[in-house]
Amino acid sequence: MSLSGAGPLAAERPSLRERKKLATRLAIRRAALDLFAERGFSHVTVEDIAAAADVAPRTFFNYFPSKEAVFFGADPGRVGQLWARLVHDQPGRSALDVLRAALADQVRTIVAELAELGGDPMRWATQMKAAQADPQFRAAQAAHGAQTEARLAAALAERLGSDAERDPYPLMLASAAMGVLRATLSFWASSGGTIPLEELTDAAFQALADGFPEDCALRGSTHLTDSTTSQPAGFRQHGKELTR
Amino acid sequence: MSLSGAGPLAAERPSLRERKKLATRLAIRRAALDLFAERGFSHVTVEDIAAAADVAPRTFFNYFPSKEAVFFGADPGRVGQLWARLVHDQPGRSALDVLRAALADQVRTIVAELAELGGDPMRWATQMKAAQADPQFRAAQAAHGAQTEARLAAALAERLGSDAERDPYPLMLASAAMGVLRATLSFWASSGGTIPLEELTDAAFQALADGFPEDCALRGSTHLTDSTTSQPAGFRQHGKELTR
DNA sequence: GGTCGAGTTGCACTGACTGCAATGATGACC
DNA sequence: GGTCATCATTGCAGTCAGTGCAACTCGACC
Repeated sequence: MSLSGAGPLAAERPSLRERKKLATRLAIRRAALDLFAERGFSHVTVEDIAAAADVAPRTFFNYFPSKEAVFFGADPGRVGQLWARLVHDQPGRSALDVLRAALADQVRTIVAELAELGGDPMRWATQMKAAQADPQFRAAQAAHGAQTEARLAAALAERLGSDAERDPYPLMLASAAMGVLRATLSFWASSGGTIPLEELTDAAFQALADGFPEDCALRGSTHLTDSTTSQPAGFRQHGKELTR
Repeated sequence: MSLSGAGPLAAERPSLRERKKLATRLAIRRAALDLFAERGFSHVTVEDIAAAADVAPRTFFNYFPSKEAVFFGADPGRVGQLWARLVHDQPGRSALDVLRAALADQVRTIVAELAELGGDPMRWATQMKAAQADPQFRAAQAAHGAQTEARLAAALAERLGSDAERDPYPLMLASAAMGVLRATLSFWASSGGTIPLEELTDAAFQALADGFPEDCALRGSTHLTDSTTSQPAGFRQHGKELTR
């Protein structure tokens, strides 16, 4: 462990303690996701995760406040980033437009993160498909979504310069958008990841912006589901080239 | 309690066992809601509820699968009813229209039910306001919403004659609608019930149908919040006459 | 090398929830 | 009215999530 001339970059590098913390956090998360993939969310106990990550069960809760959090609460900093973006980005455009763009980016980030964490895309796809069937998991997902929702609403209210107590619009918009987003991910997951996520997300938000006409892009989705790639499509844009 | 000649309607009347079960169920629910109103959702244990309802803790779980269920799972039969309605009502109209009407009715029913269960409207209003602040409660609410969402989606798929595996539209619509509905109730609750629920619901679904334009009825909501009635407005339509 | 403090762990506890087996009330049949 | 099957209630023992507390360990810093 003893290491290395400090050099000019020493200040940049986090202390050993910090690095260890990061490592532990990652180990727990990795172990947890592996186990979830193997057995399904509700058939994994915190004790199992702790054991797999070589920490005490008690330590688990030093890093994540709940079993669900280890799945959803990847990076606490990202929320603030999203918030700032929703408030200040593209001052000219409508709240819905900005929300749409920001959430689409979020989706990309999340998928990319999972991809680099787990290695095998196909595995994630099948795992998520299984996860969607688990009521416990769905509940946790919904709960997490609700939390995000509130934050989005606050950000939108700020952007629009309206009082969240008096103006229901920000909350409505945030809720509807999160609903659509959740549905998108859910559908994508239960398809086993065989649908291009980008297109699906885009079509979904377009439908939202258009008031869900029955002839929207989502409907004639044969072109979405027809593409019979063996490679999970949501991951395509993240692999460096991927053809394979 | 002993009452009344059986008469020709005796066959209609459920057996003693059934009646007792119903009574127990109601007692538990009533006790639970009372306690929730008093102390807040997360400061009430199942044991407390059982004690207040004069049953064994174990019995509680014979009636409700979870602490949350006692709040949300009022009547299991209503779901089927909603389902049928979504599939078959108004064959000409769009899915969104039917969903809108059906959910608006649901809201009315729920509020009416609470009103007749609890007695004092104002109390419910303040309780709900408090409940919205409780993260545990929000989570439970979200989870319950997600379950309903899936059912709505299935019903809509049936109505539209599309396969829920291939067509994301029903799920998207259901999720968005539930999101909007949840936001509506949330906003109404956190206003302490001082806003006309009917109007708010209507404006919300109108916004959904219009793609959330920034100048929709929700925005100029001064007329919604301005009404300074001392009577919680959401309950107005249920009082037998209540002016108007 | 020694001290300080952050991070880890064990322990004991609460609270939700489940399966099982005993008990008690209800309803049906004679 | 008596008997028996049925079904709800209950207690008990156990699992698992999550928390507070008090030792302990080990990296940071002088």
